[in-house]
Amino acid sequence: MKIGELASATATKVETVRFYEKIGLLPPPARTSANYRSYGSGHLARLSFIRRARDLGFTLEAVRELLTLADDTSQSCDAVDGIARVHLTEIDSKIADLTALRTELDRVIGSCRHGTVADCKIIETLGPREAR
Amino acid sequence: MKIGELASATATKVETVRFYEKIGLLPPPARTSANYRSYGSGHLARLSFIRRARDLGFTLEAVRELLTLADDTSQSCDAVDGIARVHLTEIDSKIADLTALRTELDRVIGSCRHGTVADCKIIETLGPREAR
DNA sequence: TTACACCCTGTAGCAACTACAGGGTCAAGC
DNA sequence: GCTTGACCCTGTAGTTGCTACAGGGTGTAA
Repeated sequence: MKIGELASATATKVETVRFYEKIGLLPPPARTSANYRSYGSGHLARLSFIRRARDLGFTLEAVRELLTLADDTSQSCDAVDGIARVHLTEIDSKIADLTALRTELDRVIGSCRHGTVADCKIIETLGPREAR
Repeated sequence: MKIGELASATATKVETVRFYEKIGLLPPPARTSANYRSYGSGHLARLSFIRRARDLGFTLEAVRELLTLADDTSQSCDAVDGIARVHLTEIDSKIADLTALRTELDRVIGSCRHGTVADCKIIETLGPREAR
């Protein structure tokens, strides 16, 4: 299978596939006589794994670790579980941060009286603390 | 006031202050005879504004727009309000995305039976769709 | 044969900083 | 008066995770 086929089978851009190869996430495939990359089902499985992990928000470094762990099937699953749990707490704190930020932004917007910028409460809120 | 003082007064790194100057967000200050940057209260106010807007998650491009709007005090406040509202909806969709992702990751983690990687449901979940 | 879709390599760009490298300046202490 | 150390300067390269060229080669169908 050519790179374009692999890419569309995994909803990935061709450039991204080559990028994953360059950084060592995807092993270099065989080449045709025309120097085209030629992928097998192993590549498809591995790229699917990468994409799915990325969709779940894992960083490329985490994906790299997960792949290493996945390759050693006799190992305990706990390391995998650990990476996922760390990631979960990161997501939780991002959600908390965004939620707090949303509340404050909402408050700022709520102060808008639609006058001129001179009286704009939004601009004022953004100004230095001592000006309030 | 020297760059280090301005930086610590606004909880910004010195490099970031110079970066804001380079991209035109912060006007170039006067220089001392030793070529040190010398800031006034106007710079402090402007940098405070930038930091606060950044803390609220506005992009530098949005900050640039807000600053332009803030400089023309006779203008209507509605443009400012508009930028803030667009940003709010972006935050809302980020929160929604992260929440959905959290749910799924939690489900994936919940499937862990702490056996070997060979039986790891997390790894399995990350694999290609047809393997499930 | 010529048009077109696809493939190749290599490099530069995006956000928003951050981190050097390799210098200069200034105040305090000996 | 000299050294030490904290600060300042410029300029460039690195970070993450791609994306977008530029400038070529290949394969196939009309």
